[in-house]
Amino acid sequence: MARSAAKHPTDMELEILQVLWDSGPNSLSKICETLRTKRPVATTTVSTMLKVMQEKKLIERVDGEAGTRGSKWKAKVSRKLAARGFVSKMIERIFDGSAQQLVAHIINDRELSDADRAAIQQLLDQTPEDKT
Amino acid sequence: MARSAAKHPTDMELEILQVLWDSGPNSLSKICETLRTKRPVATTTVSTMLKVMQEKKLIERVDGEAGTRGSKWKAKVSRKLAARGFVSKMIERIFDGSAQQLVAHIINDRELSDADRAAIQQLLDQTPEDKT
DNA sequence: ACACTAATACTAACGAATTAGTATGTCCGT
DNA sequence: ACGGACATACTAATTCGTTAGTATTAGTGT
Repeated sequence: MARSAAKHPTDMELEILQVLWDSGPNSLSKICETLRTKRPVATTTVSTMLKVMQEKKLIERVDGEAGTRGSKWKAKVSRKLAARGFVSKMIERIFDGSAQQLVAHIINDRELSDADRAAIQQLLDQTPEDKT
Repeated sequence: MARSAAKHPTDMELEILQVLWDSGPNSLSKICETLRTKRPVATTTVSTMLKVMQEKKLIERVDGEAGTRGSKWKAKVSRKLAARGFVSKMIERIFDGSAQQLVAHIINDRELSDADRAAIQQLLDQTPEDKT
């Protein structure tokens, strides 16, 4: 049976998505290689994940010209979209629905470099009036 | 056998923790009642969760004076601590380890009220030089 | 064409999370 | 002291996520 419609990517799925987000469409072996810079994982494991993720429509297969080795795998969900889901859930589940509380937490709890703070400052300035 | 040491609270666990964070120590029935404002759930289910969470040291039991009905359950992990774990994971898994990117996402993607933005601004101002 | 290697399908196993039924114990009011 | 309601223990089923072995297929280089 086909997997249920996407909720949130799981951990392993995120690891793979991150590879694709960072380096664009990638072959199985490349993905494995990248993942292995973090931890050991069997190629078949990754392959299985790719199939599952394909069913969940998180990624899609991109076949090269006829007569080419294997396929590449391409993220179908953007980093932005995934982020949105996660952030929403976190805000809902931990910060009582307040995005501001989440930002406050990050600013207070994390060690932000001056550069980070400056970058955030700039974003705040840039962001114009609310575009309802 | 005792459950393994805490990683991250699961979804259901977070729902329960949120009740405790919001309203302080609570009895089983109160917790159920609160959860049921969101979705239906059997009392025994919640009870089981409480036991599991107790094993995981996410909550603790607080017995009233001798001769009192039931116990209360109290969060042992602070909202702040849980938040820290989640935020770290999210930053790592989605934002390539950059907290700044996460904040940027929130500012760009979420509709923040002017009040929210002002609050963030103030936090930025408050936060003094970095305390290496 | 043939051996080789890489990619993928198929299958299975295992643990964790979630859910809840049934059983038991205990305090409460009468 | 007794019946009932509630809290909890015990148990079990189900599902999902993760992992990987084995088998098969399909280009690759010689």
